[in-house]
Amino acid sequence: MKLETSCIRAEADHTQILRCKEDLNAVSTSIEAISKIMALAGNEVRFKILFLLKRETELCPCDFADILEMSVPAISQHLRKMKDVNVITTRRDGQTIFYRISKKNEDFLTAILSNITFEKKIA
Amino acid sequence: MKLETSCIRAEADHTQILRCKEDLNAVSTSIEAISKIMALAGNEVRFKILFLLKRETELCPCDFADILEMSVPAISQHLRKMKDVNVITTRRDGQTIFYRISKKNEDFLTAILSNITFEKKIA
DNA sequence: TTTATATTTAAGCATTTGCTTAAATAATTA
DNA sequence: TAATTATTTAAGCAAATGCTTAAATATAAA
Repeated sequence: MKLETSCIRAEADHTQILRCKEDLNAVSTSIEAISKIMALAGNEVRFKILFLLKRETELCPCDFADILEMSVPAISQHLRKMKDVNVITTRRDGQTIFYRISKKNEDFLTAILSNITFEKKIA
Repeated sequence: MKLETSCIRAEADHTQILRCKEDLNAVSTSIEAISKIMALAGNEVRFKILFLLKRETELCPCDFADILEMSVPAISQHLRKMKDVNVITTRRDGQTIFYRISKKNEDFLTAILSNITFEKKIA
């Protein structure tokens, strides 16, 4: 079994390359899942939604629209993406649908959100 | 000063909406910075690169190309994006350029990468 | 100084993303 | 029941993303 290589440098460590490939293989499912959550949180609007949900526990689409000054459909589509992968869950109360962070991802998201720092007020 | 509202429901808590807007305002710089890093890590290829850098300390573009079985230019462009915002740094050794996770973001990325779990080997 | 190697850069292009507007659902109220 | 309100869905479109190929840079070796 020959190893396909891109560079021919003498220092290339073929053992290391193979080990890395094996390592990646052993975590592929986990990497895929986490990077999917990261991609969702990597959008600033969605990150703000998660930040707000963490602070307020639950909010509805039109709350987000008011707070973020965006259209309701735009918000709804962001919420849908996060709901589709169970990052957030819903609860209906009459016509209002409340969103909250799902238990499943709470710890992971809390760890990330805890890196948010408040700015000092200037004058 | 009148508050622009999307929904007219009686339960809408205008105090909460205003507080949320103020809260967001107080963390806007931080949110912007973190969600930018998240967006970078949200790409599966880049997330794998970060995972590999964490394990191997430093690697060069052609290592990544071999490990991830991708073209060198494709890898190079991913590395550039992360270098542009100082998520990773470089060191030259002859013709080879070694990349590593920057000190500045090491803790944050380690926290995220620590959520990666290894899969059980089946049979 | 020519040649080879490692990397980056740039142009081109298909795919994805995130909004807008308009229409469809669903629950409440008159 | 009809009208109102909250939300979702869908179509359309501009902008961003991530690859490919080809060319440009930079260092090292012949």
